[in-house]
Amino acid sequence: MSKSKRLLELMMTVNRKRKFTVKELAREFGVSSRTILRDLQELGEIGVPLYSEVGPHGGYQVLNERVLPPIAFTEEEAVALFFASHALRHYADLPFETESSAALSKFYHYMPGDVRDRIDRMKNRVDFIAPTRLQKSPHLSVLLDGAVRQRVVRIAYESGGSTSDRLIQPVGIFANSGLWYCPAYCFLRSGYRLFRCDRIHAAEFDPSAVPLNLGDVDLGNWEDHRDEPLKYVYLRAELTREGVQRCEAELWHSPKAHVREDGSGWLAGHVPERDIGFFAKLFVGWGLDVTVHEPPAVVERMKRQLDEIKARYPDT
Amino acid sequence: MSKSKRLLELMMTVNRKRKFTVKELAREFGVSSRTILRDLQELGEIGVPLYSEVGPHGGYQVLNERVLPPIAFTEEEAVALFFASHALRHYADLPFETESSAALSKFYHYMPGDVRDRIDRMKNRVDFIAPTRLQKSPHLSVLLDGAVRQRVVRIAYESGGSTSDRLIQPVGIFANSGLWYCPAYCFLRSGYRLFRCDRIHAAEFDPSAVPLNLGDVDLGNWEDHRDEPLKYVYLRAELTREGVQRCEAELWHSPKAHVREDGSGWLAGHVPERDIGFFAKLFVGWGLDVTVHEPPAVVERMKRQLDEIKARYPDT
DNA sequence: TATAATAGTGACAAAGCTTGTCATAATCGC
DNA sequence: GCGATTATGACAAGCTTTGTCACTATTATA
Repeated sequence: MSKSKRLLELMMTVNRKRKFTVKELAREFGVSSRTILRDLQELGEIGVPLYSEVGPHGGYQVLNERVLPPIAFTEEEAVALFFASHALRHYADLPFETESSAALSKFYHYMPGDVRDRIDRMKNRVDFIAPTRLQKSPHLSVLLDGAVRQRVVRIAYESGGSTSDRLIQPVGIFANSGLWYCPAYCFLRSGYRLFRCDRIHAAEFDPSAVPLNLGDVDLGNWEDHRDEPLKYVYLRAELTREGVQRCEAELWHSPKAHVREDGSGWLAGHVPERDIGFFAKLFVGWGLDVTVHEPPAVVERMKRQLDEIKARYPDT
Repeated sequence: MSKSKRLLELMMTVNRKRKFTVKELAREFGVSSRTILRDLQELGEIGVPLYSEVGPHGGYQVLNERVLPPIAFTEEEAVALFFASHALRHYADLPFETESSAALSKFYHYMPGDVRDRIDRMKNRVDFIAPTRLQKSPHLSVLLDGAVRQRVVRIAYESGGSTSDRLIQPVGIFANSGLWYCPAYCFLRSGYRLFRCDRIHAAEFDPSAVPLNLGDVDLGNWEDHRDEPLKYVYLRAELTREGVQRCEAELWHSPKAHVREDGSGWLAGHVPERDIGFFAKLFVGWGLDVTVHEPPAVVERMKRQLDEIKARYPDT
């Protein structure tokens, strides 16, 4: 094997193993230790952040700042990737320690000139917008870390005007229209709850608490684990075309809209009784784009709410 | 310079120039043409898609499927980039021809084992959600291309139930909560308008139309170019804490909310008179989280709308 | 049609680089 | 102290790389 190729493979190998000894690599590549030593020095000169320690249990390490091997991207892929990470700049907080802008500028900088030109021309013409929020969510990394390592986190959570201490075991975190949410098992309520991260004012691991075994609960299925002995009511509503689209945008789970040929549609399905307040408020906002048929409780609430709003604006 | 380093630099150089001759590179690197030929052959074996043509004006080319040079990403950066492109999967349509999943799997595949493990563990625990829409927006590439190259596009646009033919010159495209929008100069209305891409049922370049010179209008500033001789009215409203947050999410431009210490706030600013319908509908949806003081026209509309909704649900 | 520009191949020797071996040092944990 | 480990230097054998030259082939263009 030529030296050039050996260096490339060496690069990948040291990135794969994080820790290794010279002898080990020498055996693996079928060359002498001296050669590997020389190669490693060269890799270091090229930019791979190697670190070594002598003595037993010593050896080489690749530092946290690691170099990924050359990845072949087509131009299209590179552009797509660029704009994907470009979209991240709308987020005030991210669960990653790094600033994504670093990766972005690297990506941009190393691209051949004409791809860069293409990106420049597109930069102000494509965007993925997320509402920029003022709310800060500074505890994302703790929550994510807690979810990944299944730890119990003690949070100070603000709800209904007051702040309470809770122990939670996070399932994960997700961003939706600019806000971060954290579904978690709440030890206070003995059940899964959805927390808004901007209302979490403190978060830290609680080393004394014993985590539950919830390894297979994740963002994709946590809602199935809400073991709620809930009462459900049947919801039925007629939707205009606009109404159908609002369904898609604003109702993430719960009943999906049925669509007719002409774009209009209807909602039908069971919803938790405790959510009727939510639905009433929501449907009032949709105005004439929805007509609620069932349940009467939602209709009642809507009427009451309409009256309350009307009371705000007395006739002159 | 050692051969290994020369090969690396050669890789970057041929990616930068798209077209080049052997002689050219030989001069640049200070080696003989024969050496460059040998090097290029080796690059080809490694995987760089080179293509050559003999004769005058011939030379080497790197094919469209291009290999980007080795980029040094830190682990954190790689992870952030992964999740950024992971988020793209929520979009039914993208303006790029490529499937972003290709780039994603490459990225994933080439990462060292432990980073891959880390990603695996995080995969179901972090997400950037955008509402998945049923609406298809199949003409994104044409619109984007039209924006980049400043061409006039003929579209069939559906609005208010009917479909009309229009000539537009796109400014760009952007995605917001799952829907694609296209601000453009509309030749029919002689002014800038915002189009929803899922309502554009056909789009193609109009070669006969003469584009305007709008090169410096882009997504960042097109709203300033709406040269509307509009009447403005003064809007003033009180917001609860919830109301402030809805402002941030739903009012992208127009007056920004002012926030008090306790989280509540108020809206104050001039808004186009023709938007009072929009605001009335919006504020009705916000219910008790907003109290509109001015203008009377908005309040009037809200009242009327409340009555209309109430009429839907007659007292039994 | 001739010419110049271009890629591509083979051969060869000189120069240069790479490699293994050996010797030696230094550090560290046990 | 011993063994494992990195680290460095020297050196010669062997291998690789490089430049040169000679040649072929293709193609646009003058």
